[in-house]
Amino acid sequence: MPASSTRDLIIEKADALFYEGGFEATSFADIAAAVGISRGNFYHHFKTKDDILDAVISLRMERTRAMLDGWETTGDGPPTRILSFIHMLIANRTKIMAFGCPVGTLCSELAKLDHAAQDRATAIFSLFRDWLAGQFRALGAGDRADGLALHLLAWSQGAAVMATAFRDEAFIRSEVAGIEHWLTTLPELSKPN
Amino acid sequence: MPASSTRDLIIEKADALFYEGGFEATSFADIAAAVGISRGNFYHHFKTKDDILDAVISLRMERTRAMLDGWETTGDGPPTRILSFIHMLIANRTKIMAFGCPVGTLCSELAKLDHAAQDRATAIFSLFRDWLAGQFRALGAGDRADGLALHLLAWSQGAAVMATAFRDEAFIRSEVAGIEHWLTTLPELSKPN
DNA sequence: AACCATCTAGGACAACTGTCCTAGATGGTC
DNA sequence: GACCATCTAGGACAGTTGTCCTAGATGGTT
Repeated sequence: MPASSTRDLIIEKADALFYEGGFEATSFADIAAAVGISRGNFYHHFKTKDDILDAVISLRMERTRAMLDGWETTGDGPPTRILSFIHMLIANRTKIMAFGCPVGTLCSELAKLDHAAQDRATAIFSLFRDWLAGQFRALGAGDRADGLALHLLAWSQGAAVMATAFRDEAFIRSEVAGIEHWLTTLPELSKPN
Repeated sequence: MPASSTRDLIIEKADALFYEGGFEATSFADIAAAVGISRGNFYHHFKTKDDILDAVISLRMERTRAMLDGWETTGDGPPTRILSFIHMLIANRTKIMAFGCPVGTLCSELAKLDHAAQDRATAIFSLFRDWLAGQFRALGAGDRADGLALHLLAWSQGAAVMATAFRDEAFIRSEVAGIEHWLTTLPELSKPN
């Protein structure tokens, strides 16, 4: 194990706790207990709670980038890649119904807290936004690409919020089906795969 | 002024603070300071913080009901009524960009806190959901009415989340335009007004 | 004037918050 | 074996949290 394994573990556990319980509601003590270290030891790795948040956001960005890169390097074309994005809703449905979307809920919470890390959280959204726009552009959407990306992002966010509120798995599936149908109606996507 | 005016003022200020800062992050002291009373006096009106949340949710439900009733009793038909709902996004755009949708963000926060009032918060969504379904049903949507209502609700929630994250007013307007166009494509809504 | 429910301020309370310090354990390098 | 940076535990710190108590002010009813 590398020297920073404890540090990595803290970030890992904090990531989960921030997602499942919220940033504000998660205390230093909660994270320390989850990791199994003392609160004092904590301070050696992170000076402030905001430092942990920064590290968690960085981790999420890395992972998001890796996931998007992974979708990029398959043999599939843009339409299938876009479907990979959408199907996250189904793959993560249980957690989404319990805690919402990790990105959307974090952005909303930080907005209310008027937190300095707001923009860094939004940058995770930008990762998806730019990637999706790239896919639409590859399909010849031109200037409409970014708008389509933003719309698709919003659609999935709406599905996540409502699925959380109503704990409705069937709704997630029907929204995913709706998105899939919407994709086929786009002039850019009239050709298969 | 009625005897309960202090109590009402507490609920009023708590409503705003819960919206703008979140439930968890708003303290008794914050509310007391906003109202201009001592923390001790507070206890006379509400025993626990959850009691205040309950009262705030009740207030929001009353106001939502009143708003929906107001739209119902105009001379307009269901299509125009549905537009009234959608145009809330534009009317409240400044607050939405800063704090998100009051209903959606509360439901998301309470879900993470695993709070007992989750269902009561979701009930506000149900108010909109049932009302919208009623409008679609009046247009002859039949069994599809509830699904259309849920979809419209999700769409507006997605628009709110993204508008908050990116502080993008133009995006709100383009999503509203998208919704308006979507409405005209529904077979039930092919006739004007 | 006596009484009473209602309201108010101020502060007590233990528990917890994020932050920080100190003393010691650990393990690799000379 | 001596040394040193890295890591760890435990606890101190002041401030805040939600909750609760007490004593007094208020204002209407007998």
